[in-house]
Amino acid sequence: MSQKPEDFFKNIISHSKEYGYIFQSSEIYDGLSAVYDYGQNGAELKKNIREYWWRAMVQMHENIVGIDAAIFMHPTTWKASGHVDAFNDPLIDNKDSKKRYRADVLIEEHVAKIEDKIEKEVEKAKKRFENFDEAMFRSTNARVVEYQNKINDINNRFKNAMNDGNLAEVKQIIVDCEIVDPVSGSRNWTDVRQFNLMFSTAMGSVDGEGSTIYLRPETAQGIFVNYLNVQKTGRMKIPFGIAQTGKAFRNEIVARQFIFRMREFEQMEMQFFCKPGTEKEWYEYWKDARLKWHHSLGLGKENYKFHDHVKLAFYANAASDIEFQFPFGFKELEGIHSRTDYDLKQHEQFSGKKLQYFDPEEGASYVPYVVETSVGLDRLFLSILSAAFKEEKLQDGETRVVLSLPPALAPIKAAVFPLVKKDGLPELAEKIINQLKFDHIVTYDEKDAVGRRYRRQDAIGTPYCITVDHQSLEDGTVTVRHRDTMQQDRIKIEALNDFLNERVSMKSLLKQL
RNA sequence: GCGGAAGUAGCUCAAUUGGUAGAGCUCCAGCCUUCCAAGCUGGAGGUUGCGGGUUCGAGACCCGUCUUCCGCUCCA
Repeated sequence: MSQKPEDFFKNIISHSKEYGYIFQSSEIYDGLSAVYDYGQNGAELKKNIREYWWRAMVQMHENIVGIDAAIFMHPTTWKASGHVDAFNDPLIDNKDSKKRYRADVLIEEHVAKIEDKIEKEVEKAKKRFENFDEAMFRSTNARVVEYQNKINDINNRFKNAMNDGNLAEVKQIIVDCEIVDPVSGSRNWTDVRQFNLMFSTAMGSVDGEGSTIYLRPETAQGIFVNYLNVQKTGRMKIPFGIAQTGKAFRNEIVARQFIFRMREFEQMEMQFFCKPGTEKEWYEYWKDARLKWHHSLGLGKENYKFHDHVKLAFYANAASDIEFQFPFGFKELEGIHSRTDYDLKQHEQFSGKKLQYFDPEEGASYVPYVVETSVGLDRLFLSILSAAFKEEKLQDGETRVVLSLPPALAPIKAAVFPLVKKDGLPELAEKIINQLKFDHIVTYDEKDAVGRRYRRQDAIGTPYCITVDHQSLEDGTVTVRHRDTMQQDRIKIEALNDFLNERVSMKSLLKQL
């Protein structure tokens, strides 16, 4: 990576488009911001990544099962999870400083300032009088009462404005309070706008009250609401896990950096239910297991690191991210969170259903604690693509662009070429295709010089190219050319399936875990 | 969302001060047959992102809009 990181990233983006990995959504209509489509090769790579994750989690763990919960969920789900209230912020910009603020925070800070003034009055009075009756002072002192009235007035107005969804009134409060931007010191504000994290739509053919449905902003809640169904029907014993992959939707304020932050994205999550008090052990176990999984891809251990959260979300008692060195720096790839019993307790409360587990060893019931692993499939895709993308300078001065994808994840496992388009070589190549296609996705190419065809496959990331030449007709062998080394082996045609199976299967990856 | 920059063929880019939209590569058909891309012949492909405006005339100037990039801002 001798060039500037931005250029490197740009090259990856244009390479992705040129070779059928990623297209911008609705491109012929000028595109849709922060939404991307996966092309013929991207869909394969993505599917393979998903499959490797699924096998590592579900197939390799007897106590983990997978589900596929719907994207639509009962609206109360999102009240219980906290998404409805916690991600509904009124935002305002200062036109001079270009800074954005949460309008409610600005007003709260203003109120806090007035409260400080009251406290100062109280402190002063305390020093002045011997037998100081603080409660009396607060309720009678003219200045304090005036301040307090102001606070009550502001709070009432704000409460009403938010309840009515009256954003103009929220702005008016900021104007009336003469709140200034702490950076620019100006009162030059934009209108207040509502920020909603969740996309909403209407269920049923008739619009109206109560029919608002959200597109899920995370897959986790589909697991939590099904936890008891799975536990009972699968006769699962704690500790056990439920895995799920699927689309999630978030209205990000700023969605950028290609597929790193999209409005529609795919998560791969596993919620691990364990006995209260054991959650830290499992948290450490999963941190370790997940890092190992990433390392097994062979993209360089130095590209991964943990970032432990210091400031924890209200529901968590431990949290860490696995970060990857993207072309634009170390960024979050996967989160491992110890979520306590927060989610299940919330759903108990909102649904009125008991979500407890009877532990025969304890002889008692409890709400399990949860350790979550949550990885972004699209981010994982980008991490693999950016680590695999290489612009090589060869010894003879030529350059080549190669995607050194892990063979098990590569969209196309092998390409078959006739060295020349005559003498029966194409026919033999077709026969080989027909022999291999039952095991793997393979492709055929007879156009242009063979070296050129090798380069084309390098750019797609195909790990093996099989070339049929005149010797093949005589002794039934072909050359197999390796993508990364460009070395060739001569192999019997009958041995090709075994050769490929051994090298492109996920088994070798799974064995490293 | 704010500020800055950009948008011309699938890709990379041209097009004097406003005066007929071009090239290379790619792609397709054919020729050639050579194990590490760019031989030969022919061909396809553009309402210059979109919509208005100024002008005799706009790829170029003005306004709006969409998208992308960079920097802010936000992110359980």
